[in-house]
Amino acid sequence: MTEPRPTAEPPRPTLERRPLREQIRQYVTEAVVAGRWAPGERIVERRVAVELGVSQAPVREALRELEQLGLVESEPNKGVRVRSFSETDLREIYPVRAGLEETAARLALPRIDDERLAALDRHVAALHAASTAGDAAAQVRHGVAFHREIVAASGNALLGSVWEALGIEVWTTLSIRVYRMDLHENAADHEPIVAAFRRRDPATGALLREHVLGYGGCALLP
Amino acid sequence: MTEPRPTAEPPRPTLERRPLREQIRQYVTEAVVAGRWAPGERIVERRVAVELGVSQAPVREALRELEQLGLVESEPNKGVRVRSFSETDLREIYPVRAGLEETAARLALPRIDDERLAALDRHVAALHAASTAGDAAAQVRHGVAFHREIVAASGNALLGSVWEALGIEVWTTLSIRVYRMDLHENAADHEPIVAAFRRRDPATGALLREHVLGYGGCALLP
DNA sequence: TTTTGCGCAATGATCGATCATTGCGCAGAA
DNA sequence: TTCTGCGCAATGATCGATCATTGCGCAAAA
Repeated sequence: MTEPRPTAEPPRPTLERRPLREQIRQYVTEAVVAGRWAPGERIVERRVAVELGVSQAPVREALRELEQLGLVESEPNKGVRVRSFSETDLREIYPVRAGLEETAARLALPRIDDERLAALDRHVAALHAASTAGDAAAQVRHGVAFHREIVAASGNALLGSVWEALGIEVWTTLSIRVYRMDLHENAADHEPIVAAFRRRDPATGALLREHVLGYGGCALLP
Repeated sequence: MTEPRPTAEPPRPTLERRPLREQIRQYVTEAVVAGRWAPGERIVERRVAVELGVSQAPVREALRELEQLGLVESEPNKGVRVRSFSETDLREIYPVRAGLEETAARLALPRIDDERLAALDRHVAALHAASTAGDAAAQVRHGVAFHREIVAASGNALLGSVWEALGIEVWTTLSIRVYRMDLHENAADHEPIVAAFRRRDPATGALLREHVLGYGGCALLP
């Protein structure tokens, strides 16, 4: 929500100046999402600390952030464990996303400009390309970018941070792996939304809501 | 979102077993909301730690939680400071709330039961009483409880946690203090919503959305 | 056999100390 | 005078150690 344009990173020489905590968070996330750490499994702070050659403190902070994300759960004095994701858990996210994005669309509708619309077009094109290439990860990435663009277009920073806090990418990836959820990111579904924005259709919000709800509705295979 | 009924706390002997971090968070929150710590003011971890006779670690954790809440902001290696709340910041919350609660109403509509409806009635009554008594704090509290009840009725735990993460009570209190925002919690505004739920009106969601947006629209006094 | 405590090991919570970065003032160069 | 860079003080980030709680096994009592 901070960068004015989602064009490209400023090409600074990447001096690896991220806080430890962030790297640890990424490490744990990867382990959980990839399924290397099973649901229900204890995550012992010190063990992870030793594994990574750091101390307990940053691991703790990383785990707390992941708890906010819902990827792990913890009880006081009893530690953190990998959440076991029920199908219900994975489904619950879609109505919330849908509501947030409907709000985003409503706010964006009167203020979206050509530049932003062009960005949406680019995301759709990238999605199409990834789909043709059969690159599932890229499809997820560009699909999320499309929706993120709309949220950014709302101009409401709080909405942006709440939406980001949902951790869409993580959950989508997880859904695909755990429940073999269908890959629902296809370019064609997104085009009507851009068109609706272009013509300033008051129903754009509802359209986007249904679009997102569709992700949750038909995508789980038993 | 956890307790099955919002009736009363189980009367255990309160052995003060809350984590330090939580108490610290409450302390800092109170200081910021009451305005004892001015916007933009640095919050030095060690200073707070000394003030409270604890060490730096739990203060740090508490501050991170407050950062999530948006009450303070931080930059890496530069520490935490009290956020300066612009009127825009305070307004941004309402569309987000409105969208979330509209979603909650939609989800709750087919599954809300008499018990829950009765609870809503009780909240409205309590709001009325507080209003009559001129107890502003109680009005805020019961008003929030009303909306929380609806969110809980949605049965979507994620929605509940996202809504809670907005920290409505804190922001409402802050708005009133900083911008002398009107106290908008009056019982009459809430009754039509309960009635809409009772008759299972499909427009309940939209009604609730407009109700919440009304909070943000007319409430700021220059 | 079942129940009730005790005691230990594991580990989360907290602490005090150290490392590393940032901001700033001042001396010297331009 | 204005600009540069050094050095120090403040403080966030991280560490290693200690305190306190939890879970569990085992032995003694019922």
